[in-house]
Amino acid sequence: MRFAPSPTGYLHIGGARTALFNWLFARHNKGKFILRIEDTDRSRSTEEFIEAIIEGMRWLGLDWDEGPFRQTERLDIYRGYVERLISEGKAYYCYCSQEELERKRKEAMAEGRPVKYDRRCLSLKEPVSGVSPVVRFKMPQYGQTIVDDLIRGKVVFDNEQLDDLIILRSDGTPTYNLTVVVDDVDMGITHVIRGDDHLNNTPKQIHIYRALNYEPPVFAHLPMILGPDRTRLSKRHGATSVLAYRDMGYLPDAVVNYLARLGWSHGDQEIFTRQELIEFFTFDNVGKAASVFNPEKLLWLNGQHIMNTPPERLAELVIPFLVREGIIKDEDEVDRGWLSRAIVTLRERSKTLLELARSLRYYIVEDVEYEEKAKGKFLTGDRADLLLELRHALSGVEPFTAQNIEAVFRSIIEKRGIKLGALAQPVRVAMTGGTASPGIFEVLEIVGKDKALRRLDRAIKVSSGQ
RNA sequence: GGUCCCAUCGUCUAGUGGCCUAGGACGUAGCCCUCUCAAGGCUAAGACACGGGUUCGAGUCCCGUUGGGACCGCCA
Repeated sequence: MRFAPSPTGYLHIGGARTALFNWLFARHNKGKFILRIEDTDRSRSTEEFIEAIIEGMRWLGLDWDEGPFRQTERLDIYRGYVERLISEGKAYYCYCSQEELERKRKEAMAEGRPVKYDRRCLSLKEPVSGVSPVVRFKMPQYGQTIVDDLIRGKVVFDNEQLDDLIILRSDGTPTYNLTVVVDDVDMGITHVIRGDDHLNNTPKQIHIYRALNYEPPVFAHLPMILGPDRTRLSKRHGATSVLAYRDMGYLPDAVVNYLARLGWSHGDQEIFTRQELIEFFTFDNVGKAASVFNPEKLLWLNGQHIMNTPPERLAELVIPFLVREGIIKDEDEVDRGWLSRAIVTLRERSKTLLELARSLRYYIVEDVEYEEKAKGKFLTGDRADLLLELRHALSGVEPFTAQNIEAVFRSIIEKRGIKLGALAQPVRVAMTGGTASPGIFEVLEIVGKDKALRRLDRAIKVSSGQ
């Protein structure tokens, strides 16, 4: 198996899904997974995109066994094959100009005829001087070609439709349809798994395999992933690169899980570990219809994976976000054990690592910022006395644990005959600045006694209007 | 326009001729739990594109229609 992206863009959701299915199939069958960069389009391929694709693969955890190979390092190999095809009469030089070809193409489309090269250069005996030719592959013109696809079954094409495609450009570089065949042969690829936008190319490639005296591999064409408007997924539909999801605080396991479920299923199961995906993945359960990318479901799944991730691990993962958000200055500023305990309270309330980091702010910084609405509602003059009583009671609590803190709260509300909410909400504002947080007793414990008392003092001042 | 592919709730999907009064999940709404927010639990609304066949029986097989998509490059 191989994943063979062209570095003319970042690793986007669609490419990642193709890579994932190749990887899952390879791992499930204990086969080899090869990464190959198809960079023969020199005008559009860049080093930056190559790096980004590799980084994206690494982040997703799609490790490869061989490569990354680059086609631009193999140009001599392709040229050898082209020469062989020409000498065997299976390919020929073509001197037609691009302008003329373009004109004929438009004409054919306008008149509703199939677009096809007219083979005018096929019978040429002498080279045309002053023109550097391309090389065309001679396609059979009668009979049928059957693509036996793992997902679609047998797909039949009439050879009459097949166009003599260009395999070598006038600048001497090979084109995709040749390189893909040569490399897949050369690298011993047994299964070609790719997007179904390649299905129409497949019969042509099959003939190139045959011309080279090789047996074509097994094909599996995956359905496309569409945006919410049911057109092909693009930048307009959100993140362009999978790395954007990393930066938004998504877990690679969640993205992998989501992508796997786009077009594949295992009964009613929604949440999978990587191991489960490898174990369960087969093409029997891959669907044929295109699917729409649903960011809400990905977000939910990310939340589920966060809940299933050990707090110690989350602590490591969230630290870069804490730094990025300016909550801490460097990664050693915060105690990992304490951070893990803080994360336990926030784990089921965070759908992304970014959200988790932002919620951790009020545990870490010295002073919280009050939300205007929350302050107006809960830090009012009539609460000052209540908060003061709590402050004094709390100062004697030792150890400062949620359990002991709760006992203090219970005794105060019982004495005063008030509901817990009447006390908890103002304290919540004092501790977090807002009205939504984990349970107030745990919040106090995590904040710690000294800081909690300081925050209460400040809240009391604000309440009493000082 | 030509060729090819596809078609179950808004979305992802289960379904491989009788287990389907079409199941699950996201999202939406309501209720429960509750110190707030989540998480969790329960409930609700919500789909077999249409028309013909085949069959005792069709979401499932066949044909057509409609709709969507891909490709038709000296891009991959």
